[in-house]
Amino acid sequence: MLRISKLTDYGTVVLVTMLGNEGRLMSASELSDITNINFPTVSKILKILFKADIVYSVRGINGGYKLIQSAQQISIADIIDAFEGPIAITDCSSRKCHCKHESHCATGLAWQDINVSIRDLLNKITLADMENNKKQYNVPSEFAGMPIHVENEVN
Amino acid sequence: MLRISKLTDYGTVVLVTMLGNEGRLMSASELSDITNINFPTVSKILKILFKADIVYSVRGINGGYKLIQSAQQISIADIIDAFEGPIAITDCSSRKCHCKHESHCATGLAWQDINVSIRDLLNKITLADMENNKKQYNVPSEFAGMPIHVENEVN
DNA sequence: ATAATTAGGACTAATATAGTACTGATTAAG
DNA sequence: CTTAATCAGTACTATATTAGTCCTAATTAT
Repeated sequence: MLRISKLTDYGTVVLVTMLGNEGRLMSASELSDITNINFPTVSKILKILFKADIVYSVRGINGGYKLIQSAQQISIADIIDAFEGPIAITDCSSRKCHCKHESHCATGLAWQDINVSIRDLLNKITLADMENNKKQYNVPSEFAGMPIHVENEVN
Repeated sequence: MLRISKLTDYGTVVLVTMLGNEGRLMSASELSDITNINFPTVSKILKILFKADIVYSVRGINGGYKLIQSAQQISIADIIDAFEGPIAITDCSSRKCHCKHESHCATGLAWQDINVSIRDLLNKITLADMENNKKQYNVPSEFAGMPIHVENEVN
């Protein structure tokens, strides 16, 4: 279904939460409490974001994570890259493809163009855009702290 | 990696091949020979395209498949729909989502917007565009009939 | 020293995808 | 009216991917 993984989805939730607490160092357990994504998963997400240079970390007691400054303008494409590797909708649409029969692929080059278009689109959308979108819809506060994107009953 | 499945990829290869033989009824085995995608898989692909009303079929000896007229302008979004269901990059970005906590998703609505944008993009690209792209790159004829998109050595 | 925290990696379980196989229906041709 | 080629539909198996968990080591404030 042309979908991103749950981890990426959760990742944006965590990042938007951090953006909403700009400047504060937040621990994995605090972020787990706020988002109701279970702790080990939040922890895994933050490690991935750390390796991708989207957040930095402070160890030890009172440690935690914080967005690095530039990450506040980070694009959705960057986030997807962090969780799922470079966006490439088919094997042959990645720039690094060395498929033996690349020159003969009936559709591979077309997919590459499509891939570039989608990437351009996702590059233009920032984390801040996501946060604005959220606020725009006036989330009822009584739902704060409930599971996110978890209990989808359809498909 | 925001990717489509191999079946969808193969599906476009099969469809572009049929478009290149416009008007002819082509059997699954013939299409398998031309594309070098193995027979059971081509057969599966054609059944899916049949159910999606993209091709029609004639049974019996000398039977086969053919694009239905309107399918020549079919969009990439339609093809992805046929193979992978409606495009929805997260569970909550599908219109039919009944997630209990939808109203509270921090990012769900933003994803919906992104989803719509990607869908608009894919709706504008037709099978004919894919075929044109292919011709533009002047595929060497000595590669005709070799495996497609199969032997990717990276990733 | 201790307790809370992140870093990294390994492992298991669950899910999705790809590929295969089988049975039945249809049709042209001998 | 029998045969062989073909599509229709479904079920199954194998593989790959993803999600989730857990453990050990390193770091740091108190």
